[in-house]
Amino acid sequence: MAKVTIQQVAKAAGVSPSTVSNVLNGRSDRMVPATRERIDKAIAELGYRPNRAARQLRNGRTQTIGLVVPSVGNPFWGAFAREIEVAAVAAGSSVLLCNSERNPDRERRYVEELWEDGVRGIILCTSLASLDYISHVIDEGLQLVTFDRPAQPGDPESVVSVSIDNHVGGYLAASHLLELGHTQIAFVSGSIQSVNRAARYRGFCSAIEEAGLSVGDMPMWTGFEALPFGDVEAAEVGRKAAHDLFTGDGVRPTAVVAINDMTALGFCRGLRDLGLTVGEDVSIIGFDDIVLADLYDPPLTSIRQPIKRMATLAMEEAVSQDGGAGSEVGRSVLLRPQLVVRESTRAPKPAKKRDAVNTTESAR
Amino acid sequence: MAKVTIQQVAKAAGVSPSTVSNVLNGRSDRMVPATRERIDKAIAELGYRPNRAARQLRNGRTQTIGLVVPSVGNPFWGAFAREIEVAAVAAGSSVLLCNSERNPDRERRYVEELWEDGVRGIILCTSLASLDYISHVIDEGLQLVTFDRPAQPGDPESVVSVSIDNHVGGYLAASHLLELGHTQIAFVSGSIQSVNRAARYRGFCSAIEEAGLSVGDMPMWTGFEALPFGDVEAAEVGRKAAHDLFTGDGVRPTAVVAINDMTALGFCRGLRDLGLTVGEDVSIIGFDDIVLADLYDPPLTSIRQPIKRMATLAMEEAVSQDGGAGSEVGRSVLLRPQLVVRESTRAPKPAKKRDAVNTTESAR
DNA sequence: TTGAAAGCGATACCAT
DNA sequence: ATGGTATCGCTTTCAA
Repeated sequence: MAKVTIQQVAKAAGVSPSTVSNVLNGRSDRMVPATRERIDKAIAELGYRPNRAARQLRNGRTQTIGLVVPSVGNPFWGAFAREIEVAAVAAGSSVLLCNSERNPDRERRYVEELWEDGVRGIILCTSLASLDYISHVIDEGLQLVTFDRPAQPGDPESVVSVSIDNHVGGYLAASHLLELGHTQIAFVSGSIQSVNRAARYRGFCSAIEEAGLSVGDMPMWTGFEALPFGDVEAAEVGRKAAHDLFTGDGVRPTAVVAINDMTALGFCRGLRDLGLTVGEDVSIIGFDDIVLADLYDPPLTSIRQPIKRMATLAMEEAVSQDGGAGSEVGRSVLLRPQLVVRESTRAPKPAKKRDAVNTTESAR
Repeated sequence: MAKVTIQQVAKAAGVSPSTVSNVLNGRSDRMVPATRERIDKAIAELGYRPNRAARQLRNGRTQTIGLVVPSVGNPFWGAFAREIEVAAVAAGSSVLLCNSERNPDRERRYVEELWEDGVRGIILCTSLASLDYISHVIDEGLQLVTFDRPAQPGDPESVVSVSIDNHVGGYLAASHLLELGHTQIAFVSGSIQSVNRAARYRGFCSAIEEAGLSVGDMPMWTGFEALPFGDVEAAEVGRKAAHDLFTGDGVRPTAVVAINDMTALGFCRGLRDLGLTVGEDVSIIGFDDIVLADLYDPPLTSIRQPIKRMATLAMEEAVSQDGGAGSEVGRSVLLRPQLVVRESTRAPKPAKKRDAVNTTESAR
């Protein structure tokens, strides 16, 4: 099974390489059917597959797309990466995997390298508000799709974004807790520098204030503000937050909105260290609805992102040639997140009755 | 920043492209230092980066390596993929991501396509005992590294494998439970068709029999034997196993060894559905020691795989040119797994005292 | 020690 | 409607 070239196919079909190339690239409209058939037959018989490197050298670009995520080690990004790859296969392309660890410098280097290596489109999961640091590459023609970062004013025209409406997500989360009767609700995040996180926080605030409460009264925890941190540490962030909030002097929240499920799970772990019971003593809601949310004990209430849908959309845009111009969805797709209620969120318990309640629980 | 070619570098340095190419490929030994310096300077000043496509077209191969995992959506594979990518960056290569979903046919297609697209080495995480289905590609020169699948008799010479010693792992898991005093230990797996899973099971059996017990007496659950299934469903497998084992007629185990952490977590979830308490009523130990194991409630005892180490080794072999011949480790690297004891495993409780024990628990 | 030139495989322009 | 051919950027004999 030595490699077959277009020349051999041409010879076998009794035509020139140019003609074979034409059918390969879908330019067989005004072609004598017989010729086309001979070529198709030759291709099939010889098991011909065009050489990617040669194509790329000639055309300048590949079918490969780049995927830059904070870290596939984080279950959410892992799940997303998987869906992206599935979508890629369907679209006939391959996926080059890159972990930025949320380091802007690495992000930039990845994007530049991918571009120089001939990648057509890149799906970038970034926390950065401005795309200036890679605008030169975008200007040169890179098809950039940002995920989990809605289009921002000032973004280059050609950039497309796919994301959930994080404001709605934050709002849903807070509202759910409010409806359960909580009035001391903490917002926990490692940092809210990123566009999406800030949006979640704003949505959270909207709900709080709409309920007639003051955000200023809520215990908030956004440690490590200054530190850049990867996504695997998300759980650590949550754990630390739990310790800080429940051993410090401030008001103790009866419920918390965590910036994502890993942080929420870490928070649960922290609560446990302190002898507190999730759901029982403190309600928790996360974001993403990773597989583990449903597996956890108690199962975690979360704001679900429609990952598969988002991956499909992102892929479509990444392989599109027209800078999203022909897309039905427009430059910025904002999908609606969904509240998934499980057992980590309940009505706040009447004070001073923990033991009694606990007994009831055990007997369940 | 238009693209710079080797020609321009040559002109700038006042030499021929051949000479530049020579320094690029480390053949500057017997070169007049001055020439070398001029070239280095030109490269730096022009910001020259060799064109991958051209190189590949000429050489036939890329720096890219292929990574074929069951599914990066599974936290274990996600974590592994991340470490692989980190190692790849260090080695100057890129990673093409492929999800096989444990489908042999997809595996084969991926490997063939990667090879045809010029990939040099592939890190393949397969459950298949025989490599026959891709031996033609290996014969053509593919540098194959199998992960989580030790070398098998009959494997082509050039194949290298990196894996933990699963037999030891299974043995450690069972021994731990035995030492705690358990005598009814179930082995739970979706299928033990794969090489590594079978090894874990055999290790498990060794420990059981060494303890003077009979494996035949142990409740075993290996449902879905016939069904091919991906790795995301692992949790479902565990959950179903819990239901089957604790609602069926057979003996109820007091402890279980799950084939991996996801299955273990699913099992925990299933136990919870039935009103049973992990650690308390049933001890559970998993494999892999994913991040979530420590986060879970109760934290899951597990057999840890030294992922980072393994990724580094796998990468080294994947980019090596000599079919592992020059490697210090040899064809098959078998690392030692490590038992990480947490709270999901305890001594079996004396029968008929669940309520009392529970109360104690709540007060902790 | 360095250079000239052929060629890897596919494409697209320009002919016919 | 099809074919000839230069070209993409790099590497590697072979000569000098």
